[in-house]
Amino acid sequence: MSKWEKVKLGSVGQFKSGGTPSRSKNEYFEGNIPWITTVALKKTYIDENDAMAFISAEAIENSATKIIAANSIMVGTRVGIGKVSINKVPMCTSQDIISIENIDEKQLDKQYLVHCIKSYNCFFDTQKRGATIQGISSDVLKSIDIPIPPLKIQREIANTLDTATSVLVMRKQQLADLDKLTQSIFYNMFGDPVINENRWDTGIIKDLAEKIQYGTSEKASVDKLTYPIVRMNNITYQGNMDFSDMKFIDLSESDKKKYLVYKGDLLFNRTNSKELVGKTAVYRQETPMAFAGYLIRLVPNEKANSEFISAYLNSSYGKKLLFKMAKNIVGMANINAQELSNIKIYIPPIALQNQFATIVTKIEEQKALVKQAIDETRYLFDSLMSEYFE
DNA sequence: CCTGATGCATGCAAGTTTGG
DNA sequence: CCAAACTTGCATGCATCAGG
Repeated sequence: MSKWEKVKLGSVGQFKSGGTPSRSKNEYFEGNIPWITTVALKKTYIDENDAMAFISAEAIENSATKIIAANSIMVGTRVGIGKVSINKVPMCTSQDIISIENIDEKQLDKQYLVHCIKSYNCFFDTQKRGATIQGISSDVLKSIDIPIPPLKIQREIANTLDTATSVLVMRKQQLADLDKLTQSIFYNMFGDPVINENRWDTGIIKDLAEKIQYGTSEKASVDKLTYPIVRMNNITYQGNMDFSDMKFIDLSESDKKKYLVYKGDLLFNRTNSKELVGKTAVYRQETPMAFAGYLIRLVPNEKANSEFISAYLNSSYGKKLLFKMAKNIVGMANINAQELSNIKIYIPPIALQNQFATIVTKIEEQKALVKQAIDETRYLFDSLMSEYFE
């Protein structure tokens, strides 16, 4: 699309930076002017509902922040580099956002411009500077080229990319719905853990376990050694596993027995911040991996299926229970193996648990399909971006 | 071997200085 | 004088260690 005339972003409007009023003055944050940080820049259009705080006129007088007129382009330049939104109402921003006011709508469609700026994210990534917190300078932002096709074509491009984006959002929603489905099937099959209306036998987690053991405290390495090692960040709060960031470890013959986790085992995060202690997930991979010392591995006995225990601990009841149990020491919280073993649980017949596990497996298959669709949509989106802007 | 403590890295926000 | 750059300090999450 290089056939179109290009202008520098710096020339399309007036650039303004933001600021953060001092937090030590409470009265600065008792006003009615919306104020945002880059966290709010997560969708194309934002308004007062996305405000992180409401500040007073006095705060504007006494800090670097300033009012940005409605319908300006807001770009994240430090934390959250390259996030772009349009503000529907006048608002103020932190110093990590640069805003562009007074864009000529007869020349440039704003939604088009949002996508166009976003297409420079890889470039921004190469331009960021700073030791601990990286950011790009306003000069970098002003320097990027904006192709200017006729307005009609700009709108077409924006619409196509918006559609792709909304498909992506929809698919992500599907994924979230599938997660909820597991929980609601759990409730339907087994009933409320508090009431136990089905009068299942009750017991403690220990009754359902053949083995409960800690993982290795061996230092993990980024080099590709024999075994990938599951660490606490590989278990999500929702009760799934995420293997996108792995480290590796070697295991001696004797350690393999102790420190390998197999398909169908349950993993439990015993140490973390208070909110995250007790993250639980079923290990569903065919090939075994090692697991770290702040995780506990539970091998179910003939009375239980891990999928059932996991869904129990991941239910809102289970989450509350674990949160209450976690012992808070300086910064970190703990639930040790003993305490995990003694958690009360109802024990439905194993046949029913297995039936539940089968359904969970089906749902997981669906999730895998949706994830694949998400990857494909993302690929489509990226190729559209490069077609339009490169 | 089990467990809690501790140290380290990173993220985040605000204060302070610099330079056009 | 203002915006940008640099500096500092605190919070959180993560990883490892050492004593019982």
